[in-house]
Amino acid sequence: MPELPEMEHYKLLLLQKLRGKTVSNVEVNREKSINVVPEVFLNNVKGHQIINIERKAKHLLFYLDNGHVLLLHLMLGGWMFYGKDEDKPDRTIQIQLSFGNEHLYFIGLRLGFLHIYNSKADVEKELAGLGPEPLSPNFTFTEFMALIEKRRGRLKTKLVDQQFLSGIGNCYSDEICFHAGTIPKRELNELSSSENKQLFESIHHVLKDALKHGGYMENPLFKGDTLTGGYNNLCKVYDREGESCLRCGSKIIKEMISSRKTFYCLNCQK
DNA sequence: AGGGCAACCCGGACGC
DNA sequence: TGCGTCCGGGTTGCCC
Repeated sequence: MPELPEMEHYKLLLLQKLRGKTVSNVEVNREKSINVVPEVFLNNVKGHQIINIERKAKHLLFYLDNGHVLLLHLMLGGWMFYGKDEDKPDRTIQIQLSFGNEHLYFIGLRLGFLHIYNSKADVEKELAGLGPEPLSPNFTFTEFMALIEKRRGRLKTKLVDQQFLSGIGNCYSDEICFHAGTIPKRELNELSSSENKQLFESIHHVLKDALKHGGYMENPLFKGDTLTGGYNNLCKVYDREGESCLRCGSKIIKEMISSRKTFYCLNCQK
């Protein structure tokens, strides 16, 4: 569920809250969420300072002052809350990192995880298969075309393929296709050069716009956080089956493409 | 190589 | 209120 804009947004807020802070305590309530025995996890995290946080694709990487790196993937339904115990959400907490009297709660980690790696090199090896970052300055139209030319398949399927492009999921793939005016089930290699150009621009536009509005996650990251989730009611097609297209008024269609819910407007998208 | 699909996982929403 | 049922959905791995 959380995709690139959500994770980037989380990263920016968490950097403000956590950079330079020391983890005073660790609680692991769900051992499947970590990749080592709890004792090892605790020994490597407790008492250590968070020196930086980065995002790669839909992952967040928490760099510790002992060289270890925490790798977070929220997968489906995972989210976080940062705050005091009295403001803790009434939800099952899988993992809790404490920073004095404030805590970072990891919630809804069903398939999601917070893994620990011994070094930056180890975690980079783990993430080596990911495709380019769509918002990186290195990701030029030339590189985009090179990607397209060596791949086949449906637009939707490729957009959510993390080895093709990283960070785009089910919601933003639909929003990008709507913005580009292209039907998600079109074959990638049948798009015209102007459609490719538009697609490239739409990827940037939609992701940046979503980030600017705090992504679509509904839960605030901390008490008084009014920024997170601002994009939730700005989605044009995602999860709007049967509702009117905001551009032309036609009904939004839902269709399964590669066993994924896909939403689009037959009138606005060709 | 791409498409299709099952498995993973379990909180919480929903129904009775 | 309380208990049972079922859904969601990114990712991996397997098969065709």
